[in-house]
Formats: sequence, C-alpha cells, structure tokens
Amino acid sequence: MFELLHQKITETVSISDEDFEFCKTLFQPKKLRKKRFILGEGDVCKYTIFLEKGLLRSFKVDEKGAEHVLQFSLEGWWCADLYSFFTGEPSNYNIEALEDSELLLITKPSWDLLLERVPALERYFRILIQNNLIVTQRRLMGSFSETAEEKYNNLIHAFPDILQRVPQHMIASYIGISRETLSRIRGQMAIRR
Amino acid sequence: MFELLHQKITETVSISDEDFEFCKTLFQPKKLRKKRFILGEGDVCKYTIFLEKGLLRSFKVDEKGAEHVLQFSLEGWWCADLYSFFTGEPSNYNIEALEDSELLLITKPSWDLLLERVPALERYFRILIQNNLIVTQRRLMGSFSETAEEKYNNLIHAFPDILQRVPQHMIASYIGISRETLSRIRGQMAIRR
DNA sequence: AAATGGTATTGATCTATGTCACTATTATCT
DNA sequence: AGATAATAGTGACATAGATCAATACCATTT
Repeated sequence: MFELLHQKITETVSISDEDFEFCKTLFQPKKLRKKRFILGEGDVCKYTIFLEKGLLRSFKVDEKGAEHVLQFSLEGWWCADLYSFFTGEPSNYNIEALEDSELLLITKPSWDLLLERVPALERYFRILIQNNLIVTQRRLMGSFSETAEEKYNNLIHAFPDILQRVPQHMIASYIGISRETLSRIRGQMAIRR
Repeated sequence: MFELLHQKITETVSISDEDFEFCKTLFQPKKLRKKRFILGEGDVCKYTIFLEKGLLRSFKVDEKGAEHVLQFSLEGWWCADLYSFFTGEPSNYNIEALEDSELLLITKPSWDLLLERVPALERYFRILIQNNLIVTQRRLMGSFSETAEEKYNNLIHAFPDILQRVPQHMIASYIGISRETLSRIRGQMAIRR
C-alpha cells in the first residue's frame, strides 16, 4: 500500500526505515469512486492527499458558473488546497475523482507532527512545492503571452498522458480557453498533419 | 545591515543567534542602481536575492518583444529565478531594479550549506515558497476568469503600495493586459467615482 | 533651456476567442 | 435495450481587449 509513497519520497530525499514506519501510521487510506468529491467549495480542506492510483482534478467555479481547472493529479502526486489546508479557512476549490482512485490522506495535525519529527520531509515538501511553483509561474506567463494553439501544444508536450485520460472540455479549462476553441484548434491541427 | 533579514526570518521560525551569525557570513551585500539588471535573459541565476531596500521586478520578454512581469519584489522579499537557480540552466527572466536598491546575495553552494546546517531555514523557505505558490495559483485562476477591470481592482487591494511606485505599463503587464486597456479602465473608474 | 526618453491618454480599427445554438456521437445508468 | 447524460464538432455572430497612431506630458540629462 505504501510502496509508491516510499518510492516518491526516496527519489528526492533519504529517509530511515524507522522514520518511514512512523510516516505510514499517519496516513489513512481511502477509495474515491469516479465523479465523487473529496473536497467541495466552502468546505475546509482537511487533508493533504497522496494519490496512489487514479486521477483527480482540482477546480474552481466562477460567478458565471464556468469551471477552471487548477490541476490534474496523477498517481504519485500530491493534491490539496494549500490555502485552506494551512489556514483552516473554507476552500474555493473542488477536488473530484475523474477515475476510481485510491488515496492516502493526512490531516493537518499529523502533517505538523510528521514534519517536526522527520526534517527530511520538510525538505521533500519544500522541493515539491518549489517545483510546483516553477510550473505554475510558467503557466501564468504562458497565459499572458501564448495563443490558444501554443497553450495546447505546450500541454501536449508537458503532459501527453493526461490528454488520453481527460475529456477535452476539461483540458480546455486547464489551459484557459473555451471547449469550442480547443475543438477548432484540434480540427486545424488534424488537417495540417 | 542584517536587521530586516533577521526580522523576516524570525517572523516565521525560531533561529538561534549562533545560527543567524552563520547565516550572515553567507550573504554578500550589493547595491543596484535604478534601471540596472542583476539577472539578464540567457544568464544563469547565480544568486537568490534578499531585498533590503528598493524595488525589483522580474520579467520575461516574449518573441514579439512584449514584456510580462512575473513579480515585483519589495523590501524584505526574496527574489530569484528558481528554475535557473536550482538547475543551473540559463534563465528566461530578467531582474531589474526599479529604484536604487540594496540587496543581500547568496549563491547556490552557500544556500545548500545554509539549509543543511540550519533546518529551521528549510522550514522558513518551505513556508515562503508555499505562500508564493498560493498567490501564483490565485493569479493564474484570476487570469482565466476575471475581466481586465477585476484584475486591476484585485491588484489595488492586494498591493496598494506597489501602485504608487511602479509605472502603469508595468502594472498592466503584471496583470496581463495592455497599457492602453489599463489607461481606459482607470479613466472609467475615475468618472464613476 | 533645449533635448531626450519614458510615460500616459485617447480615438479608430482589428482580431482572436468567446458565446450561442444546433447536431451527432458516445458513455453510463436503470 | 432503451433512456439519459456527457462529450465533441461546427456555423453564425458578438465582443473584450489588442493594436496602431497621434498627441501631450513629465523627468532627466547635457
């Protein structure tokens, strides 16, 4: 059950067997069926999620009812609304399973305990968050400077695997364009090939 | 010289005097005059900067020559191109002083040494980067869902101080709109007041 | 004081992309 | 199997905001 978690952590930092045993005691497993939510807008994000299997998306719904995808999470990735998790304030995001998924959940108190006792994990999460920040900064700059087609092409190269597993209208909302525009771009690209 | 750095760190974590003394030895001070660059596109980002005084902006220039502001940095903030700093790859960003500024610079080797020896700082930077990620995610979602006017209004509330110190066309490029559009929005808002 | 370069405003026009509406296709559920 | 819902494609039209161009205004430098 914890193999993937162990693998992911040790890819980045060293951790003793003892520390990892302790780590294991703090997570609770949960299965989440397709289309079910683990976090709904207005709730407090009680858990940080490690995704063992499946696919999640975190998204926000704006005043006009349009959905905007913050992130897709695949096996071996972490997922949470950081702001809500760390402040205890209600979340603006929803987190939904797009496939039947298996999660490992850790609460804020356990998380605090874990980082205090295992400094290597403080470092692990620092690096994780740092990489996420780099990617998010790139997405932001891209949203300013790239055309719809460039955004789609970049996504193809960055996450080819996600494209196969997620409906197009969610892809569109991840790159911040309408589903119609994405459909037309794909049509164009198919002709040019 | 190091008061602000000490203050900022101890706002978030506890650090012994001894550790802070060690910390001090790793930074080198530098003055940067208005309009001078500390990082240019294509260079490797050799330093992470702590800004003691002044104002920096990090920005990217796209193929059409348009500038896009990633971040303004004020007194007490940190600034770097994370990707370039951590990988040693050439940077896509420029970092420029918008006012005469006083910096404290730390190199990658020193930074590694520092975090290894002072775990509290690992935590400090984790929290710092985490907060930056939260803000960047919000900017990204905003870039998808907000009108130009909403983007400007949100900026007014988030960073009122920056508005007084930065020319409008840079504000515009921070929120991802043209300077003409920003000018018109401000005109509209002035009439409605 | 003139000259230079950065900055802001405003009008006219253009365009990429959104929105709306309809149809076709494919999954999913009972 | 049939019904329902989710997904995808496409045309017609609308529009927010970009782009282009001209002007005026400052602030710095010489």
